[in-house]
Order: sequence, then structure tokens, then C-alpha cells
Amino acid sequence: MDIRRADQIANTLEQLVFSGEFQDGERLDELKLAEQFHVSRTPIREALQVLVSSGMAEQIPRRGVFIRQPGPVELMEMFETMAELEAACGRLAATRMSDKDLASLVNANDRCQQAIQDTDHDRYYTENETFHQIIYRGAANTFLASQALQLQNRLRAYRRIQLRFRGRMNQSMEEHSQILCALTDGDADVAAQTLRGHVAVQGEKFHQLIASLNR
Amino acid sequence: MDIRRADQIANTLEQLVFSGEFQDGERLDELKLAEQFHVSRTPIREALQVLVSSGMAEQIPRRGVFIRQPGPVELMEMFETMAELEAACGRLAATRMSDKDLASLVNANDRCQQAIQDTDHDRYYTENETFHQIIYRGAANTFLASQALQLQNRLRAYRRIQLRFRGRMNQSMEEHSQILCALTDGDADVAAQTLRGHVAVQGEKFHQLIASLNR
DNA sequence: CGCAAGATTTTTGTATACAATAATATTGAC
DNA sequence: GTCAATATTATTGTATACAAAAATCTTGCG
Repeated sequence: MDIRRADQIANTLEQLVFSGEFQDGERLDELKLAEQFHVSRTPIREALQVLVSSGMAEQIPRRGVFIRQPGPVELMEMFETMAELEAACGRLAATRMSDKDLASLVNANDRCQQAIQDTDHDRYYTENETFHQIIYRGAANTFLASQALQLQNRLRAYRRIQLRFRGRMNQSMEEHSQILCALTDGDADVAAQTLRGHVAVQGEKFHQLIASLNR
Repeated sequence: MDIRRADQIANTLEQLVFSGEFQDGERLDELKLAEQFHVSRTPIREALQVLVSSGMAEQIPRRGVFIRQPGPVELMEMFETMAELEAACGRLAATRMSDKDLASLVNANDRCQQAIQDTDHDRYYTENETFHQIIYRGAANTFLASQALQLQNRLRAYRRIQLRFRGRMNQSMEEHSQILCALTDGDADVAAQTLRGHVAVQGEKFHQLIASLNR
């Protein structure tokens, strides 16, 4: 795994931020963290730089680094961007995926279906992630794929929540088969359009959720 | 400006990498750089982290950080991704740009035209960048816009080169007016399609260029 | 009591010190 | 002379030290 302590700490901190351990705007105290991790400030500072560069925290010179939990507006923007990135992957994947790629996509989709039948939400989520990742790779563009993976990682927690909507998982599966058809047909436009919709609706569901919570 | 020396150094190093000062795979020697910038290793190390997180260098634990100049394949991937990002911006901007935004877009386009008449390549390039940035902002999605800006920044040097193709600037202007029409009409699909093409052709021109150099 | 000027404490940013690992050079056996 | 084992040097990663800036507290004036 990681040999540098700083990288390990960066990963741990990332997890902590995702799990909502820190409030939005909270300052990450170097000394306190150094004490908690039993290291000096040096590796802590390097770990904080990682958080900053991934957009999870903000650095204000001579003030410190403050964690930045995305608000509703930014989350919607991120979902919208994810929708467009996935659409792009689908567009390219439609003409570039091999039969073998398509077979593994069908396979992943089957495992999603199986997870629903077992009402195993967690497994559905991970299998669903695999399904999407196969499409990223299918675009045969490692740069685009890494961008998609990065954003998928940042949205993971929020994508997960919206699956709790009644009937959402079955609707999601319906969309999956449309996507599968378009990719099998090699129809770039339809693949892009269905994928865009599939992800965009997640953002909308999420929006509904937080709107209902604020009432 | 920047108060932290480390950030200044990061910017300077970024410029140096863009200007081709470093070979692909070259190791960035902390001690040598510290000497050159008249600082200790500490701010140098922080600056190197910035390069790594932006993808311009790679870090191998306990070995050092090595600069990574994108090769032809990765460059094409980046152009393709840029095309899709701009298409996404165009799609959203088509329904979201205000009349004022459109007016400033027309204005930027006029200044592009003017630069061509003055055969001022450099000014054409900066005005063209402004034209595109207005569309990023027009998408009314700060997250997407920042992604687009970031990639635009990384591709700057390469986008510039392909403008040297005979007739490319006039062709580019022709594409601009198509884009302008689509955005004015509020036609999301056409806006996306024309922008995608406009950027993709840049990648292809660039590809032609390096292919001809390798002969 | 409010608040501004100055003193004190925290905290960041950079320099230096040191330990551990990787790279390189040296030596010796064959 | 070649190669492996060891010794030496270089380089990274972390700890600590210190200076400068920011935040906080104190004090004195109105």
C-alpha cells in the first residue's frame, strides 16, 4: 500500500470528511491532528494539501485549511457535471466497446438485478458502480475515465442516499437496459442521452430529498 | 497575490513545465530547486505536490517526483475530453445564457475577427480564449466551468500551435458563428454538437501536425 | 461600559536536523 | 574481467526549531 505516512493520513482524512466527521467551514488544526495521528506537523500538512487539491478543503494563506462540505447548489452542479461526463463516456463507448467489454457490462447488470432480488442495497450500489466504471473504461480514453472516476468517488455518498427512494432501484434497472441497448447498437447519441438522463435523475431525486428534509 | 512562497514556486514551476524546460520523465531534484529558488526543501516539496496533483508530474514514494509531459495519445485524449466538456457547457449555456451574456459573447467574437484582420495571432488566441470562457460561465455551473478552465489551461500551449495551419483561423471563425447562432436560438443539441466539433477538429489538426513532424 | 492600542499567545510557513531507504561505488571471489 | 556482497553516498520522509503573521487577551482611556 502507501509507504508514505502522509498519504495514509490523507486517505483517512478523506474518509473522515466523507463520513461527515467535520463541519463545513471547520478549521483543520494541524497540531491537534498531529497529536491524533502521533506524527509531527509535516506529514499532516502534506495530507492537508491533498484535501485542498481535491477540492474537499480550502486553504487561506496564513489562516489555515478549512473543510468545505458541498452545499445543495454545488452538489447539484456536481451531479450535472457527472451526468455530462457519463454521457461523454457513453457517446465514445458506443463505438469503441469490444464484444468482450459488452459481455462484462451485461454481466455487471445481471449482478445488479440479482442484488435487487436479494434486496441487498449495499451490494446493488457496488455492482452499479462497477456497471458505470465498465462504461468509463469502454470510452477508451484514460484521461476522461479518470475524471469520471474522480467525480464518482466524490459523489458516492450522495448517490447512495437517493437509492432509498421507493421504486428507484427498479427504475434504475430499466434505465440500465436502455443504456445497454444503445451501447450494443453502437448508437452514440442515444447512449449519451440515456446515460445523461440516468445520472441527472439521481441529482433530481437527491434534490427532492434535501428539499423534503428542509420542510 | 500569493503570500506563500511555495505557491509562487508552484506557479513558476508550472510555467517551466509548460515551456518544455523539463524532459518527460526527468526527476525534479529538491535540493537543486531549493538552491535555485534560494529556499529550503520545505516550500519546494509543497510546490511539487501541487504539480503532482494537477497531473503534470508523478510521485513515486521514496524515489521522487518525475515530470510527465503528455505524449501524443494522452494529448488526443485530453483534446477529446475538452471537446466533451465544452459541448456540455454549450448544451447548458444554450438555455441559460442571458441576453447580456450573449451580447458579451458577440463582443468577444468581434474582437476575434478584428485580431484576424490585424493578423495578430497572439491576440486572436487570447480573445478566442475569452470567447470560450464566456460560454463556460454561461453554463451557470461553477463546478463544470472550473473543470473546463483547468483543462483549457493545460491544453493552452497545444491549442495555440494548431492555429498555424493555413486557413485554420478563418475556419475557426466560421465555427464560432455557428456556435453563436445555436446559443442565440437556445438550441442545446446544436450548440453542443458544434462546440464538440470545433474543439475536436483542433485535436485532429494537432494530430496531423505531430504526424507530419514524425515523418 | 465600549472600545481601541498594545501585549501575549497561537498558528502558520520556512529552515534545519536526523533517520530510513534507495542509488552508487568499492571490494573481493571466481 | 564479471558479478555479487558490502560499504558509501544521495535522497526522501519525518521531526524539530524558529520567525512572522494572525488571533486573542489585557489594559487604559473616553
